[in-house]
Amino acid sequence: MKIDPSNPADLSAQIAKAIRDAIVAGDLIVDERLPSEAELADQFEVSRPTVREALKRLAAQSLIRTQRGAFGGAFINRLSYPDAYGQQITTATLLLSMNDVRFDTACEARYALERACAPLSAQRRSADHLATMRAEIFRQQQPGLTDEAFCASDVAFHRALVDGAGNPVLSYQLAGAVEGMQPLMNMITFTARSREEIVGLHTAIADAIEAQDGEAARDGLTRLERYTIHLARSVMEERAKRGA
Amino acid sequence: MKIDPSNPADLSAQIAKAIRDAIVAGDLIVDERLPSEAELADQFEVSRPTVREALKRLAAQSLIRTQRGAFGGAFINRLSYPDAYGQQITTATLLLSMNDVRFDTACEARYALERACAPLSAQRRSADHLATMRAEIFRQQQPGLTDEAFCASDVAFHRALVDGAGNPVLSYQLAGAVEGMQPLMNMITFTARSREEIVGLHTAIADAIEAQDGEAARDGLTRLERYTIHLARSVMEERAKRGA
DNA sequence: CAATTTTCATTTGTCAGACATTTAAAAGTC
DNA sequence: GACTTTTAAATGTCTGACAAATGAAAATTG
Repeated sequence: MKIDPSNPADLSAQIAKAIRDAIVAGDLIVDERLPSEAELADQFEVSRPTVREALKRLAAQSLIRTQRGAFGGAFINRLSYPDAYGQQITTATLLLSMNDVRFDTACEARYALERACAPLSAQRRSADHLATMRAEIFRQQQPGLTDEAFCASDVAFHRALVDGAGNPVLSYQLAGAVEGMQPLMNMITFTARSREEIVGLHTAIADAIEAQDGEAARDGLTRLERYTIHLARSVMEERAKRGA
Repeated sequence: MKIDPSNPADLSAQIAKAIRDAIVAGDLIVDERLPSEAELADQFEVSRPTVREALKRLAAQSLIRTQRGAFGGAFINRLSYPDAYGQQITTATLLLSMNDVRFDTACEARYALERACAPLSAQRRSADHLATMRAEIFRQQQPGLTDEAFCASDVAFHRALVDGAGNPVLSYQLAGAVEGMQPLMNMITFTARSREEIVGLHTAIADAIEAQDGEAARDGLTRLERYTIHLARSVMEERAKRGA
C-alpha cells in the first residue's frame, strides 16, 4: 500500500485509492481494523488531516465505519444490501437527471430489466409479495391520491414484483432502475382515465404472477411500457402546446 | 441548507448530506460553483477542515470536482456515464465478495439481465459491436490464454452484447452485473473442453444477433447460463474432493 | 472475594492558524 | 495591440491543540 509522493496534490485521493484497492483485492478483510489515523499518517508520511480526508472518502462509499474511543478506529465495513441499494438509487437518480436522458430511453431500460425478473417472479411468487402488489393496486384506485403518491405506489408495486424473484442481487440491480426513474415519472400528470388504464395493466400483471405465467407477466409489462411511453408523449406534447 | 449543531459529532457527514440533498433536489445545478471553503465554514459555523472533510465525501461520489487557483473552488459535477460505471462496478464487486453470495444467485441475476438486452441488441446490432463479439470469440480460441485472460475476454464479449442494445442506461445498469461477477468467474479453471463449449455458445449467440433473432439470442444465453452453473458446480466439487 | 466505581490511556472529531501551490484576472510594458 | 508581470483568491497541506467518547485496567467497597 504505497502512494506517489512526487505529486504533492491529491494526496488524500491517492491514499483513499490505495486503501480502496487493498479492500477490493481482499488484502483487508471485513471487520478488520485499520491503523489509527496517527499511524497511517506516519506510514504514508503525511499529516493527520490528509489521512482523515482519505478516510472520509472511503466512509462516503460505506467502505469503512469509524468508532471513537480506545480500541476504536476505522474498520472495514461489510457492504450491506441496504447500503448498496442506497448508493445505487442515488447514482441512478443523478445520472438520469444530469444527462438529459430521454424518457423513452430510461423507460426502455427499466422495463427491459423488469421483464428479466418476471419469469423468476412468476415461478417463485410468495404470498407476501403478491399481497403487497394487490395492496398497492388497491391504493392506486383511491380517488384522492396525489400524482406523487400514485407514483410512489407505482414504485412499491414494481419493487414487490422485482423482489418476488427472490434474488437479492437482482433486487439490488433493479433498485436503481425502478426508483431512479421516479423523478421522471413524477413529471407526468395522471388523469382519472390513465390511472384506470394503469391499474388495469397492474392487475393483469399481478394475475399473471399469481397464475405463475411468466410469459403473460412479460406481456403485461410490455403493454405497460408501451402505455407509459404513450402517456409521457401526450403529456409532453400538451406541455409544449401550452408553452407555445 | 442547514445542519443540526446540537450533535457536535458527525458535523462533516451532516454538511455533506445537506449539500448532497441540495444537489439531488436540483437546488444546485451542474457546473454551479459552491461557496469557497472559508465561506462554507462561516455559513455552517464550523472550521475549514470540517468543511473539507465534507467536500471530500462528495468528491468520492463524483458529485463535485474541485479546481485550485483564483476563481477555482468546488463545482457541481455532471455525473458522467464512465463515472457511474466505475461506481457501479466497485459496489457490485464488493457486494458480491463481502456477502458470500452463492455463485448460482449471482449467475442467475446476471443472465436474467443479459437476456433483457438480447432482443434490443438483436434488433439494433451495429457492425461495430458485432465485430467486437467476433474478435473476442477468436481470442477465446487461442491456446496459450490464461484463465484470467479468458475471463476478461468473456466480459468483453458480454459487454459488447449489452452495449449493442444502444441504450446507455441499460449499459450502465449491466456494467455491475457483468463486471462485478468477474472475480467469481476467475475462480473457475477452464479446461480445453469447457472453453470449446463456451466458444460454441458464444458463436451461437453472435450468430443470433447477426441474424437479428432475439429469441435465439435469449435461448443461447439460457444455455450459456446453464452450462456456466454446471461448470462452476463441477469445479467446486472437484475442489471439495481435493480439500478432503 | 466479588461487584462496582473510578481512573486513564487511546482514538476519533473538531478547531485555529499558517504556509505552499495553483490559477486566472488585472496591471504593466514594449 | 500583444505580450509579460504582478497579484489576489482559492485549494492543498501541515502543525499543534483540545474535546469527547470508550473500553480496559485499577481502585474502591460491600
